[in-house]
Amino acid sequence: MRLRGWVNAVRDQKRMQFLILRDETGLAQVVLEKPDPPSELNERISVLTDESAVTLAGEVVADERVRLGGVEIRLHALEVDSPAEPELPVTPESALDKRIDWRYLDLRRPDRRLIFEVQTTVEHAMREHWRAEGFFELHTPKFMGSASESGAELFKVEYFERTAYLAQSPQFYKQMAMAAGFGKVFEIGPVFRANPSFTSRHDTEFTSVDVEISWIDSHEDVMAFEEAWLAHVFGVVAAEHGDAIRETFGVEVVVPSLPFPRLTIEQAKALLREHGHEHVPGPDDDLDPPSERALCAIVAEQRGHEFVFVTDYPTAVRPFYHMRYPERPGLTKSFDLLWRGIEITTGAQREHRLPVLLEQARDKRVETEPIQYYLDFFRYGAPPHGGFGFGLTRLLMQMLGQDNVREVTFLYRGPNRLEP
RNA sequence: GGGGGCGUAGCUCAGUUGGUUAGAGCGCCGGCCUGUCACGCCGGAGGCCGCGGGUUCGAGUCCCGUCGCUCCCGCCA
Repeated sequence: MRLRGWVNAVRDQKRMQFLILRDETGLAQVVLEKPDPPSELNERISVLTDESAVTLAGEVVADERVRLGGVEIRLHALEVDSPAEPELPVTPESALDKRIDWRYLDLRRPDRRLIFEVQTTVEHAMREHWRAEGFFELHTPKFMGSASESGAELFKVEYFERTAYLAQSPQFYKQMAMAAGFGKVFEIGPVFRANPSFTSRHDTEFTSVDVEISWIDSHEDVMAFEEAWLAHVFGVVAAEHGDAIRETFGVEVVVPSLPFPRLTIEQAKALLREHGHEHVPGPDDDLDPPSERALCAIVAEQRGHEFVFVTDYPTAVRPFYHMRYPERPGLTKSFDLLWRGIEITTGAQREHRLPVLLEQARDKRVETEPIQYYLDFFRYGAPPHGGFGFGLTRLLMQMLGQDNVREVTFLYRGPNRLEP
C-alpha cells in the first residue's frame, strides 16, 4: 500500500530501521531490515529528518511486537517529497507567540488539528439548525463608508480617493435584511476592531457569528432561539468529538439543558453581593471580568448550569439602537450570554420605531448624519426584530479548555501581529 | 491607554550575597547498538546572557533607558 505523510520519528539501529509516519489519520510504524552493507533504501532512511514530507510503499503486516496498534508496514520504497531542515524552530512546549511564528508546524500536531475539526463541526451544526429554522445566510460588506457605532474602534483604509472603514460588526446590514423582509438571517464572517487590547480573549480580526430575527415580541424570543441553537450545536459536538476532546484536552462537553438560567443584571449584582464578591460594579456599570467569572461560578454551584443569560442592561452601557423598556426607560431589552466565566454573546431587541430610535440616538449623542442610510431602514415599514453577535473563537476556547483565543484562531491578528 | 511579569544554546529552563573557562534536559552532528516504540550507550558542536548606557577592580546578576513578548484592567465577542 501507498502512504503519504510526515516523518514523525526515525529510530535507526544497526540491523533494523523504524520510521514513524504521521498523516491526517494518525501514526503508523514503518520497518526495514538493514543488512551489511546497508541498501540504498537504508541509506535514505538514515538521512531522513523529522517532519520531512514523504511518500512510501510497503506491505501492511500484523505484528504483536508493535505497540502502535499491533501493525507495521514493511517498507518497499520511499520517496522524499520535501525534506525538512534539521532542528525545528518550535516544539509543542514552545511559547504561544513563537508557535504562531511557525504556525504551520504547530498545526501539524494532532491536538491542534482537533481544534479545527471541532470548529468545522460547530459551524456545520449551526448551519443545520439555521437551515431547519428557515434562515437566510448573509454576506455583508466589510468595507464601510462611515463609522457605524463608536468610530473609535474602526480601522481606516484607503479606498481610491476616499477613506473606508473595516466593518466592526455586520449589525446595521443584518438589520437592513430585516427591513428587506428576509425574516431570519445569519452570517459567519470576519469583523475588525481597532482596539489595542492585550488579553487572552481579544483580537483585532475575529470570526463573528451574527443572527437577526424578525417579528419577535421581545429579546426573550432571541434568547429562546439562541439556547435551542446552542443545545443543538453542543449535542452534535459531544456526539462527534466528546471522547476525543476529553482525552486530548481533559474537558467535558456538557450538552446544556433548556432553558438556560436568566438573571437581570440587577439580580446578578445582588447575587454577587450576597456571596461576598468584592468590587461589585455600580448600578450603571457593566459586569467586569472578575464579576462575570464569579457569577458563572455561583450559577454553576446553585443551578448546575454552565450558561447564564444576563438581561436588562442599563442604557448607559448599551448602544442607542437597543430597545428600552417603556415603563423603565433606563433599562434596555438586552442580554449577554456568559459561559464558563466569559462573555460569548451580546444581543437585544432593536428599536424599530424611527421616532424612538432618533430620540435614543440624541440621548446617546450619536451623530445621525453619517448613518442616515441606516436610519432610512426604518422609514418604510420595519418589522420588530432582534438578534445577537456571538464570538466563535471564544466558544471554541472554552469548549476545548484552551487559555487563549490565539490557540483556536488559524492565524491570529492583534495589535502587534500581522504575520504570518 | 493604565498596571504586573518575563527576555540566558535550535527548544524548554537553571544560574546563590556581583567573582575568574555561563550550565542542564531535549534537539542537532558523529560513533556504537539483533525489534525499536519518549529506544539505549559514548563523544562533539552550538551562547552579541534582547539592545544601549551607567555603577564597579569585576555585571547574566545592581541602576537607568529602550525594544520585544506576556497576563490583568479598560474596551468588547
